[in-house]
Order: sequence, then C-alpha cells, then structure tokens
Amino acid sequence: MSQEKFYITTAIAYTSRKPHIGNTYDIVLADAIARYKRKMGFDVYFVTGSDEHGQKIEEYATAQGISPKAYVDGVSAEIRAVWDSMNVTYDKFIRTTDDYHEKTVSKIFKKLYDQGDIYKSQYEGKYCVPCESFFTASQLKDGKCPDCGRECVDAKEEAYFLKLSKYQDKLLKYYEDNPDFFRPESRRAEMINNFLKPGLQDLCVSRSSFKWGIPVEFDPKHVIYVWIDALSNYITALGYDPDGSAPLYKKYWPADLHVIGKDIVRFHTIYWPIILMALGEPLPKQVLGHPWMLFAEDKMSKSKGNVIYADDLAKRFSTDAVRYYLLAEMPFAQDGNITYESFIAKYNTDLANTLGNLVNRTVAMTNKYFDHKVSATGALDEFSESLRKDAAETVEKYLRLMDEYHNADAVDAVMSFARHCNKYIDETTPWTLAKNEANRERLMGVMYDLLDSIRLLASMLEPIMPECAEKIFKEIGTTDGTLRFGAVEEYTVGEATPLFQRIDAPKVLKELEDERKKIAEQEKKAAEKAKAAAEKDSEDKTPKNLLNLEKIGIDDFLKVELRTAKVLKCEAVPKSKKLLKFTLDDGTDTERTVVSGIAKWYAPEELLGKTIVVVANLKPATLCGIESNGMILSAEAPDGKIQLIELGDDIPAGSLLR
RNA sequence: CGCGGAGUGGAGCAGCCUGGUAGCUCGUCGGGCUCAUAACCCGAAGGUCGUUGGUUCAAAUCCAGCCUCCGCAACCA
Repeated sequence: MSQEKFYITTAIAYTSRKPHIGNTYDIVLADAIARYKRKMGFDVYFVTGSDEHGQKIEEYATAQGISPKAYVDGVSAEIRAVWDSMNVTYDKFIRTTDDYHEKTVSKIFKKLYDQGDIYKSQYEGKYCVPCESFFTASQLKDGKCPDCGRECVDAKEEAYFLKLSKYQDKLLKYYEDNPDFFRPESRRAEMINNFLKPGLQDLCVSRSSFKWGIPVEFDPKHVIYVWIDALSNYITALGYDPDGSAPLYKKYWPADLHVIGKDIVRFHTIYWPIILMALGEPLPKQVLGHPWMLFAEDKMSKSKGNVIYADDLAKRFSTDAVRYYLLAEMPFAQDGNITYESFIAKYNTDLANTLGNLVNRTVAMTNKYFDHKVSATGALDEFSESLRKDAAETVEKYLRLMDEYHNADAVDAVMSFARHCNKYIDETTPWTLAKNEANRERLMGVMYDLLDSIRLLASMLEPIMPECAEKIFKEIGTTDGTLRFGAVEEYTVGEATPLFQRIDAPKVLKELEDERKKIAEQEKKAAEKAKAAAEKDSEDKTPKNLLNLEKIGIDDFLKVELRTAKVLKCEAVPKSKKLLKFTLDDGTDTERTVVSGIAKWYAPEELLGKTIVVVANLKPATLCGIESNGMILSAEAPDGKIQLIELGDDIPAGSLLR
C-alpha cells in the first residue's frame, strides 16, 4: 500500500520587491496545510517559488544599473529569507529563471503552437507609448496603462494567441463535474458570470515590447508572456516535459491544491486549466483563493508607509506568534485586518495567558506534587469525564475543520479546549487535594488529565505553530502526537519555562510606532533611489526626485498648450465614482468638455465659475462614454489628496500659460 | 438594471445551505481562587440579527424589494 499523495503549491512570488506580510499569508497558509497533511499521513510535495520575468523587473534592474538576472537573484533570495523566517517546509523552490523551467516552457509553447492552440495574429490593442507595451482591453486599468496609468492608443502588433474559446465548454463541464474545484465556492459564480458567460477571448501570450523573458524559440523577437511562463511552474517543478516527464511528475501531478490569492483566481481557474487541457494533462483538483491580509483596513503598500514584513515581526515576537496570528485571525472568505494592537492582544490572551500559562502551571504542579512523574488513571469524577469527552470532540472538530482549510475555526476549537483545561484546574483545585495524602490518586488523575490534554493541544497546534508544539512536547517529555486521549500513559516532565512571554502592550506599541516611522523613511529613500533612473514611470511625486528626471528641451515644453479656462458647468458623471464633467469657457467660441477624476475631492457646485488651467492640445479620450478634450491641472499632496490649480478671476479665459 | 461579498450586543467574528431558546473571543462591571506568566475561574449588564414586505404554526436563517459599506469591472485627459 502506497501512501496517498498530496501535491500543494502556492502562487509564486513576483520578484519586484520584498513580500510583505499580506503576501506571506499565502505561503504560511500553504505550509500549515502541508504540515497538516503530512501529519495525516499523506505523502506531501510542496512547491513554491518566484516569478522572475517581465517588463517591470527589466525596468527596476535598469534603474539600478544591474542586469535583470542580478536583480531577481537579490529579490528571490529575500523572498526565500522571509519564507524561511516563517519556518516554511517547502520541498522545492522554483525560480522561473531556472534553466529547466525555461527550457520546458519553451517546449510547451512550441507544442501548443504546433498543434494549433497558439496562433500568430495581429494584435489590435491598446498601446502605452511611454511603457512601450501592449495591453488587452481587459487588462487596461481605468482604460489606461495598468503600469503607469497613462493613456493608451490603438495600435497593432504581431503577437501570439492562445485559443481559449476552443476550450470554454470543456472548462464549464469540468466545473460542473468537480464541485470542489473552487474554494471558497463563491468564486465559481464570479468566474462564470464575469468571464465565461460573456465568452472567453483568446489570450495574448507573447510580447515583443521587452526582452526579459523566455524567448519564443522559433520567433525570437517575441518573449513568452507571464501566463504560460509563470503558471507552468507547477508542472515544470516536477519535471514535466512534453517529450516525456520525470517520475516525480508522474507521481504527484495533478495538483491537489493550488493556494493563491483571490486576485489571481481567474488565472488559475480559467487560463491554467485551459493550458493543461491543451497539453492533454490532468487538471488540478482544487484552487483555494484566499482573501487578503490588510493593514488597518487599508491595502498594504509602501507609498502608504504601512508595510509590515513577516520576518521583522518574527524577529520581535517569534515565528510562531506570526504564524498563529495569520492562521487564527484570517477569516476564511473575507479580508482580514492586521494591526499591531490586535496582534499583541491575540498574542497575550491566546498564547501567553490561555495556552502558555496552562502548560506552565500544569508542569509546575506536576513537579511540585509528583516530582516530575505522573501516570495514567481512569476518569475519576464528572469533571474529568467532561474534560475527556471534550478532548475527543475537539479532536473530531479540529480534523473536520482542517480538512476544509478552515484553519481559523480549527484554532478556535483548540483554544476553547485549552480554556476548558484551565477551567478544569479550578474545578478540581489540585492545591487543595495536595493538602491531604488521601487525595493522592485523585490528584494524580487530575495531573494526568491535564498533561494528556496538553499533549493533544500541542499535536493539534503543530501545523500552525511547529516550534511551540515542539517545546511543549519537550516539556511534557513525549513526542507522541496521536490524536486520542490516553495515547500516552506516563509522563516525566521537565522544568516549567514560559512558552510565550507576555507583551507589555503600550511599551511595545510605542516602540513599533517609532520603528515604523524609521522604516517608512528608509523605504522612501530606497524607493527614490530605485526609481530615479526609471523615472519615466513618473509615479513618484516626491520633490527630491526632480534632480534625476530626464531633461526636456524648451521645444518639448512648448508643445504643451496650457490655457486658462472658466468653469461654466460642472456635474458628476453618473455611474462613476471619480469623474466630474466640466463644461469650460476656454476663450474660444465653442465650449470645451473635459472629464476629470476629482469627484472625491470636489463637489461639482463649488467649482462653478472658477478659473483653472487646462492642457488644451491633449488628444481627446473617452471616459465613461464622454469625450474629454484636455486635462485639468492639479497638484497631488503626499497623502493623495488632489487640489486644483486655481487662478484669480481677473485672468480672462483662454490666457496662455508659460 | 455590470459581477460578487458584507451588514448580528462597545470591537472582531460564528450561526444562515439542512427555519424552532442568538453563540464565541476581546472589552466593561461584580465576585472567587492562589498551582501559574498581575495569569486562571465564575457571574452580570449589553443585540427588536441593515430596512420593508412575503412564505410559514414559527425567520438571523427561505423569497422579493430597498438602503449602506467593501472588492472587481467601467471610471482618476
């Protein structure tokens, strides 16, 4: 009888920069599942890695004056360092720049091309000139370049496409036949309604606008775009090869679980299965699209200065504390929030008070009353019976929840049981029993009940907090994690040492705040440095960067026609959150319509009659169905607030600005 | 009528699929204990389960409409 296999993967991390704790959740969750499955006797193979190609990386590298490879080497190492700081037990870390991966992806592409699933065509799409890159309509962000946010123009380019449409029905069939494919289930309707119902469009799978990627073997001016490259890691990591795969692949594929963030569910439940169907390979069994870890209800981002890194937290509080927080606090289907306050609160109540203190007081009493040694007794009273019954129920519940990846609820059940143990101590008052020699056996029973319960706690928490579990096992002198009360009959315990030191919340919060400020400063500086050369990206609004900007000539400047204008009318654009529609007097006979995304900061009526500045010779663009002719100048404060540039009323409309 | 999610005591959540006393953690107040990390245990206060209507003997739970919030899509010329 061979062991049942379990192949689990995480999304591979993009090597643009060091991953923050939100990104880290993905891998910690996968690790907990992997550890749990191993515990349950599965033969687990666990793959994670880094996604290292693409234009962004090419740009970052250029900005730093190093090669893309050198750049990704650095970030990839950082990623692994963070993963390692979380005590992650992956079997393989794949990099998309690994030799075998590149070779295989190249072959996959060729195979799909040869069999007609990939075809060459004219790409008619949106092109972002400054970024020199093409985008599909669906990729555009706000109708603009998703990278730089600027306008894209219609353009044509030669490119390769994957025939998604051909497999659409087959994919739907697969969804129907495999109700467990989506986790949580709600994601399934999302995908069908948003993408399959309207009809799948063929996917552009090559780029010729940048070089940092795997070249198309038979047409080297194209590189293979991210989908085929990155997604294929799940099979190349196992040694898949269109010409004959390695034994590892045959053993572990198809994946039992892809753990990914909800933002990339589409790629894993539509594109990826279709690629596999085209290759004639089996499809993954399940895709778990988890929610995000947010910082105080805000998406984490460097520019907001609210980035938390897992390894920093681990250094301060311990790896297990971070793992515990991530796994116990994240809801299954909703975004979770991380704040230092809640982190510390959770740490103190659950880890230090409930669990740590329980172990500590139990071991201390065992030593005091029985000189380190205790052996099994039967259930001696109703309290004991109730505790033992709860132990069995908790184990059962724990298994059920963990099997469904409801780790937070599973942890909850475990902690409830720990509370019951604390209660049991109060019910039985061992210190009273100890006063009378006649109660000796009863007292031993109490200690045994507690020790074996603690053993169960440690065992159940092992996938969540491996180090903590190990410490507990060591302290109670066993390594037997059998999930059945009474599995260990004798205990020889060690010395009582606190598992988790309580945290002095106000003090630590203050320290963290100071640190956060310092880090934000450093990040800012580093970001400036990195961005300076790549400033065509122009995202950075900090004045310090101005020195490094590419210089333009006066003639370039004169190309931009800046004119004053008076606001004749201003109204909100229906169905849009951000847009205001302006009707302007620009000094000419005809009115000018401009749409501007400042609804968040200005009410339409307060702008009436104001004198503002417009770029008068900007190409028209259509926003929410309204043609906009020009752009209204405004300044953006560091916090993202927008302030229009206003002039005095005595300047007539249509005045030229120089 | 773009898609989806959410709205439950002060905070964070479970319950909803498979209708029938509204539950957990934190916080607050009161009490107990002393083995233990100022930890632990007990008790109390606090919710007309967003809103309106419907189905039903019975609705947080099923149905319909509406309101609000959050993602995504469209949208920051």
